Amino acid sequence: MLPPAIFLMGPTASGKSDLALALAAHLPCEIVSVDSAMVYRGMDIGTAKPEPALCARTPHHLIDIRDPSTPYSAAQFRADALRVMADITRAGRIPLLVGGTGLYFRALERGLSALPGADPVLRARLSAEAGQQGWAALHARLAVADPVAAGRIHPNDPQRIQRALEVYELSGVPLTTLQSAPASERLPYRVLKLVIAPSDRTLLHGRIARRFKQMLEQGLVEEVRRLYQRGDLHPGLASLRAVGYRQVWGLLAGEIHCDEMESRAIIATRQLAKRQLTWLRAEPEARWFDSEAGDLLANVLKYCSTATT
RNA sequence: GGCCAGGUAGCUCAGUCGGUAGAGCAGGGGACUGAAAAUCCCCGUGUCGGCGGUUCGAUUCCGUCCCUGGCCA
Repeated sequence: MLPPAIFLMGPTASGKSDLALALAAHLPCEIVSVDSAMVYRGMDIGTAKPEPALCARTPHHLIDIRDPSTPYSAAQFRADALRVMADITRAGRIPLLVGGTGLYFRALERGLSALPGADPVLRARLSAEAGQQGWAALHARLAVADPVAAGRIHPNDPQRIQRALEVYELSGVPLTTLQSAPASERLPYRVLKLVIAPSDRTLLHGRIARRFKQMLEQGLVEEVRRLYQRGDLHPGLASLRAVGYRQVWGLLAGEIHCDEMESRAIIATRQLAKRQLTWLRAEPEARWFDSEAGDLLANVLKYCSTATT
């Protein structure tokens, strides 16, 4: 029988972290972060990382494992998560995967195809070519190398055009071919999937606005300024494209004013939450809980105990 | 109180030489395989400020009233 694991999924500002800590106080769990921004060191306030004191009490994994200059990936996450989950299971505890990065959850659960990794030099070359010829030309090139991928990828989607060409150039095989082979092993765990979200989107919007103002009070601008002043970081990095960081960076670079930074960051966070909800709705076999309900913890605990035994 | 400029989508505005209107942003839905807090795709009916008048037909022209901003008293 496969060992258990719990997925706690939800949009940003839905209260996942608090609920995870509460669950960990009642169940023999260790928390594994499923969050593409919390992996970066020095990005604490804007990613709403749990307080260090809380992390000390309840082990948290896959937080602060990268410098913001270094990219992370879904494949790296899957490898890291599997390793950490195995350790937790071996210690007789249950991995509690908590986060809002839909791709990471999916990659973890369903596996990924065997594809070549990212190649920064090749990506730079493709970007330069796109600058010269336009992405339409690269999309046309993809249509020759991998017509199926070109049909699936919109001509306006530079990131995916680049990736498909990258895979083809590195492997000599079309992305479509590699993806049609069986993916890596499915997750060797019995997964209990919990989704928490407010029943009313406007409640979430209110929480998002309030939370961003709190982040500013807690010193978000100073936090980003420390990154800005390092001198080796730039806004094209995955880390600094994160919601909030991107907008504060624009403020520090003198591109926008404070009011505009604030409103744009809040808007970007709402849009992130919307995309996260799209992932969550597509998630099969997930049990949904209203994040606004007063007896949320009790409901979730009850569900966990009946489902685990 | 007088003069001027405005009042069109949730917001900012364009436009209709009279045939009931469309952009950006916001918002909603969706996609998603090593950047994913990323990158994209789709979705635009709204008493065109109110009421009258002219007209086959008015958001558009005319009158009047209301509201907002500016200047003058």
